Amino acid sequence: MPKRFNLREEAQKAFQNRKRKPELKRDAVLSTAAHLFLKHGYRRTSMEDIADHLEITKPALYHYFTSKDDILVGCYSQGIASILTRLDDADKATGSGLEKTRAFLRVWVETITTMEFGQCVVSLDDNELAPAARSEVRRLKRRIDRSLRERIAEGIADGTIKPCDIRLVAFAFGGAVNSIGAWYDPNGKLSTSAFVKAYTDILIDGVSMAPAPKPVRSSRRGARSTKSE
Amino acid sequence: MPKRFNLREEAQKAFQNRKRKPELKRDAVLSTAAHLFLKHGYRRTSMEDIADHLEITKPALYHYFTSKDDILVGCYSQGIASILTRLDDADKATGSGLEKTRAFLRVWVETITTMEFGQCVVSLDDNELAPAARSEVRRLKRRIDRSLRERIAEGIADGTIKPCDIRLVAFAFGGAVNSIGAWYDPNGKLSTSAFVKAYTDILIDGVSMAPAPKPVRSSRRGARSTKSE
Amino acid sequence: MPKRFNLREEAQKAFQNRKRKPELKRDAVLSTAAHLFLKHGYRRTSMEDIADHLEITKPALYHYFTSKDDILVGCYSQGIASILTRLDDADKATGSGLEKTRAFLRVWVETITTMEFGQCVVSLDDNELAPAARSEVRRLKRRIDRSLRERIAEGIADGTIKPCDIRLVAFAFGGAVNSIGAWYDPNGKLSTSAFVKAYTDILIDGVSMAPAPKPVRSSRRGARSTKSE
Amino acid sequence: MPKRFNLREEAQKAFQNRKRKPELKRDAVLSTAAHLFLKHGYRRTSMEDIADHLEITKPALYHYFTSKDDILVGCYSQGIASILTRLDDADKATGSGLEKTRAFLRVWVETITTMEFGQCVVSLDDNELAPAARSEVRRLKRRIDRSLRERIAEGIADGTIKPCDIRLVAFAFGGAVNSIGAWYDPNGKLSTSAFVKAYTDILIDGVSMAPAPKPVRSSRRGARSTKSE
DNA sequence: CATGAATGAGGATTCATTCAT
DNA sequence: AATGAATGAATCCTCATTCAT
Repeated sequence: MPKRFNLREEAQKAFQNRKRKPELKRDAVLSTAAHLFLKHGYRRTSMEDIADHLEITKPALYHYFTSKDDILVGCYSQGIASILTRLDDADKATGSGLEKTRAFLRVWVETITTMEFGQCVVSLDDNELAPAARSEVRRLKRRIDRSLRERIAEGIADGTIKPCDIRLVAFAFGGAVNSIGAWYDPNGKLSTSAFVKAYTDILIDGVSMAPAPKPVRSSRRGARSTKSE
Repeated sequence: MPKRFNLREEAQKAFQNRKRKPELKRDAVLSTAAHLFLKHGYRRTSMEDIADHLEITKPALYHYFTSKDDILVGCYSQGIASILTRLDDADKATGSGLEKTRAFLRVWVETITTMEFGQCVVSLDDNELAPAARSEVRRLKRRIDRSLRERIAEGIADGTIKPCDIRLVAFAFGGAVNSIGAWYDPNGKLSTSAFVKAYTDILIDGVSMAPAPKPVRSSRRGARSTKSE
Repeated sequence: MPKRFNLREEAQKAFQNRKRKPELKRDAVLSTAAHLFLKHGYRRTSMEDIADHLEITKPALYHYFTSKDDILVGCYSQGIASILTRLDDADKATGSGLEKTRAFLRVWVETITTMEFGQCVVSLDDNELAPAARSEVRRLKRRIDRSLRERIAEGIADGTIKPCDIRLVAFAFGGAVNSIGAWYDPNGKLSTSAFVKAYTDILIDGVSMAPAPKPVRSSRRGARSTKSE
Repeated sequence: MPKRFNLREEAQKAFQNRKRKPELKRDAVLSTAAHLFLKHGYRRTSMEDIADHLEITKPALYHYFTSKDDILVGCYSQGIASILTRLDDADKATGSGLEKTRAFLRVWVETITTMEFGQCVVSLDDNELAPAARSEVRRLKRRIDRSLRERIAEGIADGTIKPCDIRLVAFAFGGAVNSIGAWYDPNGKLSTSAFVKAYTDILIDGVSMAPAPKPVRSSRRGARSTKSE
């Protein structure tokens, strides 16, 4: 098991001593749930599964969360918060829009390959959630997307990124990044850092050997051409 | 509702006459199911939902499919068959490995933006399936992936594609393409064909204005660095 | 497969020629059903199973029988008729009550080991049937039981059978005979006729080497001591 | 209703208090189920029937048993355990093989006429069970059969039982005993103990007044002549 | 007659959630 | 605070039986 999972190993311990802070137990529930949700899917993970893994009882979960949806929202929040925090750090490195975008992707990919909460954000289907919870999650998600688009726009403005449909690019990057959870094995031969770089560069630079014949000239107002979400 | 969905409107008609080509009814079930699966997810779509949409009763579905899994497998098969068929056509256009890869992506993106069955292949989680059905589906899916990798390899060999970790590229492309279903709106301003071209070119050529500073130099034996599946 | 089953093989043929007599088809249904009922139980045999084995369609069965219950009653009737017929023959052999009883058992055991319909009578649970059908079947069954009891009574009267509770003896014999279907293998080493004799003698003569120390002295009015059925 | 069933009347009480020995409730489920299984058959008894009789809801049953099969296996186990326990006691009475066999039958008959669980063992069709549960049950059943055969063999060896095909005798006895559940009425005129003695003696000593003309001389290797199970 | 299609009435099982203690 | 017990609402699937053609 990769070491990024040992949060979960600690999770059980949090419940073994009743004196521990409730905050810790909340986290324990969250990281256990995140792990199971990723492994088996939200629907197929029952409250009982989560409770069993923590060696507590089902109703105990309801002390910390009001519902299963609430737990999922918790996972999303944690993941998005992590990404956003790291992103702030990355931004201090001033540079061209292209370099900022590259840095953004790197942080994003890194978070996902490193943290289960990060993966939750990209792998879990928020359609599972009740409407209220769903829009809360989407609001959070949009912050990442907006952040990415701003950097791309900056790159286009300063001439380091080709003129292109920002939304399409953001979606393409998002899709490629989000898929990582489905196949990436942190114990593979490629080191995490090498993987992060390679994957980022593929997206930013493409695979074509020659410079692209012509710059992409799609409508600049592509925004309307895709769903609002 | 987008016009590409009006197949489904026809679906109900297929059941209005008791005597009617069973093949037609089977297809009607399949396209209705595909639509609902995509909209609400496989688990959250009940057999009753499907039956209600077709204005038939639940057990009637079991005339055409042995189980819910069987219906999902049917959707996958249809989608994969479509993609593979179109891919064959695209291949006749001989060209460099790069151009073949580009053509491949175009066909792939096009299928997904055009057919709900195509979207099923990329959006539906085959983890929902029983083991037997799951491996059947994975076998089919692998054919697409293999096909893509062969073209990339060809491009690397003929020097039109940068030396790179083929698996990573295939995954990045796959992820970006698969995500389309989640946000693409066929009624958006951008025409389908414009979208297909733009999206494909982003992936192939990247967004960086300058030629990449250095070619991607990841380990050439990257295969082991990612999960086998 | 034992040869006593080849009636069933013929069953399918009966339906291959539409010109054949409907009576033959009825029989074909009956013997196929008997076979399946014995093999899997009445409840677990579906009308579809029967139809499939005969290579006809389900509704066709309803041409010959009004319901599944009706088929089961048919099986019972055939079996009971066979037993009763053979019993009449056996009775012509005049003899003591003991010998008549022994002959009766022999015929009974023989019928059961030889005919699937015979086995139906003893192995199938008439509780499965709707009330009307059930009492019809029970009426038929009682005729066998009555026949056996008469012979035992005759033996007691003529001093060849110990004074005993006739009902208990009849039930003991019935139980032992009825169980045959559950374990007897017509292809076993013991020939059918040897088996019939051995089994009958065990019941009639017991297994004790010495003559029983004292005659059985149960209440002579034991009849009332057991359920009426 | 016969008084041997009033365990069941107590069954409902077991569920009247939320806090109560779970063992008690498990037993309540089991005895209620046993009763219904015997009365209507396994298949025709629904989980809802059982729940209704206990005045609880269907899913509550799943607290105590994982499945309907599990309940049936529970009934079998209880019955077989009872028989085996009583058998051990009976065996302490040393004696000839014949007397041991007689004692065995007495205990067996007694258990069946006294306990519904005993009847389950003999009356319920284990073909209803899933393969795993079925072989578990059969393993248990075989222990009783083996026990009986050992005693018969002992009797043959010490000359108190006629040389005979042990398997046939065991089957005949088993069949006769198993049938008891189908017709015995514990409230009949005959007392249980009188019934037990009378029934046992019929089987052991036969009904023939005269000593049997010739000892049964079936093939001594009759084992092969019947199915293995 | 025969048949493919359709259905109504269950039945086992799962699970998020809430009580009673 | 924590738990064992209980529940209601689904959900998939089966099957005897009946139509429409």
